[in-house]
Amino acid sequence: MNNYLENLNESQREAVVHKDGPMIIIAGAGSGKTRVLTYRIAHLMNQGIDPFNILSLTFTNKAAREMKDRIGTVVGYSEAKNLWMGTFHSVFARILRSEGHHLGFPSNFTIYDTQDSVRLISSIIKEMALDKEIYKAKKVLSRISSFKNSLITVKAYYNDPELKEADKMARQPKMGEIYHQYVERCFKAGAMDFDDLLLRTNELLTRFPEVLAKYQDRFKYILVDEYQDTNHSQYLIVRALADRFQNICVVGDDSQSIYAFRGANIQNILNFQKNYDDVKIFKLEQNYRSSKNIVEAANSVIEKNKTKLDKEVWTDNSEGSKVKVMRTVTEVKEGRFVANSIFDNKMNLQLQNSEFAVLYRTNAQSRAIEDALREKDIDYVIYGGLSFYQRKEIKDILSYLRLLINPNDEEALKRVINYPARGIGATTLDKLSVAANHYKKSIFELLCSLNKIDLNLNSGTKTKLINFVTMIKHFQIEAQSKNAFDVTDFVVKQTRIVQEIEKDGTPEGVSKVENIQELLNAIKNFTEEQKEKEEDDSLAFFLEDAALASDLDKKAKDDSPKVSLMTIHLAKGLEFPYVYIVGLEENLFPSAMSMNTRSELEEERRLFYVALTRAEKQAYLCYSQNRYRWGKLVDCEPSRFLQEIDEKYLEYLTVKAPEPIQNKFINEDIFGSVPQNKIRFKKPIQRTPIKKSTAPKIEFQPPKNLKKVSKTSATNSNLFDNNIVVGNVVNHTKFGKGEVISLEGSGANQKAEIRFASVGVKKLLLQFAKLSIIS
DNA sequence: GAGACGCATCTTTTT
DNA sequence: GATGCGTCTC
Repeated sequence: MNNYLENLNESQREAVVHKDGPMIIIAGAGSGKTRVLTYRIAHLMNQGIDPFNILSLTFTNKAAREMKDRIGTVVGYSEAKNLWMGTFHSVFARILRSEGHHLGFPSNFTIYDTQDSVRLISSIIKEMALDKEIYKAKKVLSRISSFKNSLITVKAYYNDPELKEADKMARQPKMGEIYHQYVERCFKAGAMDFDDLLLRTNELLTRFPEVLAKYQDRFKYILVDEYQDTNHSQYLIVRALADRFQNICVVGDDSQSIYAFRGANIQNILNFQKNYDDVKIFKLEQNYRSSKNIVEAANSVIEKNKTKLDKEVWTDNSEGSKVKVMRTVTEVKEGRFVANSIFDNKMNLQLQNSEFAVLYRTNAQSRAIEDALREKDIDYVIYGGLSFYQRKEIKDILSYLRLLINPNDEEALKRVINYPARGIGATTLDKLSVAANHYKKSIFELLCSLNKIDLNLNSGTKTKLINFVTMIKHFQIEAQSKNAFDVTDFVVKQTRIVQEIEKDGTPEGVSKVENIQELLNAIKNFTEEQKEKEEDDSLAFFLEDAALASDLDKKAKDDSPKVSLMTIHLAKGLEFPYVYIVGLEENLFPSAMSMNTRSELEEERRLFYVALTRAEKQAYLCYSQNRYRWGKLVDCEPSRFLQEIDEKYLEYLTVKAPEPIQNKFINEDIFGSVPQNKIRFKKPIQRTPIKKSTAPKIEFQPPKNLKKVSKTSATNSNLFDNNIVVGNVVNHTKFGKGEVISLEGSGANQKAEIRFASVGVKKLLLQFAKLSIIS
């Protein structure tokens, strides 16, 4: 048990035994990072460090649980139990429960999920009588989220003329006011959104030095996993907590940074060495996971990125077979290829379903795969998508539970005050909202004093409201003597939600009732497990767990092995012997939304790197020539990432794609000297569907068809032939008119700096910018 | 105030 | 192709 150091290679061992001071472990894909982290923590404990003084931040709760278990096998479970381990969100939610009162938050605060936040913002926009077409709730939320992740409070926003100007330019001058309202309403409801859990922690640590000191003293050793995906807010928390002892160990891989869209800042890992004096650097470069072919194929792709730390991933593993590339005509056939291939591999190699994973860029792609797997009777499990706790029937019940824990939770109240229907409609709710704002009370508080305040309600409505309040209060009383499961069971029965759903007798209704049953089972499991571990089994704690549970945390209903289906984002940190990456097409992967800047494209490339490095024995890359998107059939081109992999690691299962052949044809016979890379990704973003009959794809296209092709890309084909010069006035489909102020690069990489009247100066990659030259 | 129906938007990724 | 929102009628 204590010979764990022998299971490590030299660089791993060094990283495990190095004790004090700031250190960074740069861990290539499959290099045994989790093992190092686990042993490092176990080693600290063996050296006499109290687990209570160790804080370990992971990317998912599942990772934390697994690591805790593994540490338990080395140092004993009763010791490992005392480690502070979890995601940033769950660890600091817990700390905020006990310290939140400093900030005016109750310990039973609600955690708003994205849906709650969007609904609240929608109602604020409505109340402020703003145009919801200009102020789209989701966009507003993501802007507010980025403020919070950068620690821009409402006050800071108002003090920053540049931010205000930017929003004015974007025709959203009321952004600050919405932000202000949103923060205030969350506060009044005793609620924090995901970003608040970090922002408020920062506030707590900054405004209350005695609290900071307490946690600095407690967390003598801090470890942060997946450091490349931390945002600024998280960075500041870690920096503050580690300031006293400076025993900070961060682990990550810049090549696997894939969460910029939610504020992750790759600079955190790139700059770590500058943040502390005397940083020890450890590099884990030997890959134990994948075959040589896979490791080297992945390396050949990630090489194309400019922004990265110096490291070289290599492996001693056998060469393995080449990465297989498959082209199909439709997504249905893509799905069938995957299903058949899994089936064949299972039969020929005697494998289990659990040894396969299908990875995709967007959740919407899962359907075609599911259909094909079902056809073949292959068991599968989907992770992500609409998670269990976001389903309407589940959220409705959780809202009752939330409300009895925290009656000020407005979003929960609005959800259930009239569900199941009890005659309290929009008009009444509006009156209540207005009055609540006026009296600076929550709706529930108002309802409790209905007899004292005249709200101009008729007596029937008043009775209904009083009945509702009585019911919730009844639930609260029950909750005092019952455990989480019994309370929920009681609430479900009393509200008659199941009967309500069964009323219309649809098959969807049946599955909803099953989901509710599953929720009850989950709560039962939770209470029993918590009891076993002698941990908090209250309803409040279950709700927190539910709010912060990631989809990977879900438990399989039965333990029969299943093929895993998930987005690449969710697959980070996982590994499978056989991996199918599907939908490798331009505009899908890389996503059409991420093609405007080099950094976006580099993130897509890292995503592809993550996908490829999940595979141990065999990777399959699939793409289709047609695909339904937005319910319409769209023509697709193979992803550039396919061409970025060094050919020698690939094996084509079909005749190679028509596009490169077509390009070659153009090169040699029409444009003579034009280098190939210039015309490779010629087509503009293809949003309009091509009628099936107009563009049959043939391996060799006669010259007359070429005209047709160039017609479809007429808007920017001229730019591609280098017609654009500095000084041109151009028109962009989104930004409008602008003037070209500089050009750089050539061919596929040619970029132009353009000053737009609407949005100012932008740098655009010409091959993707939807531009036309005006003069 | 309830329920039915039609329309628009959506999809890039998630704690 | 689905979901959610708004509008219409009862």
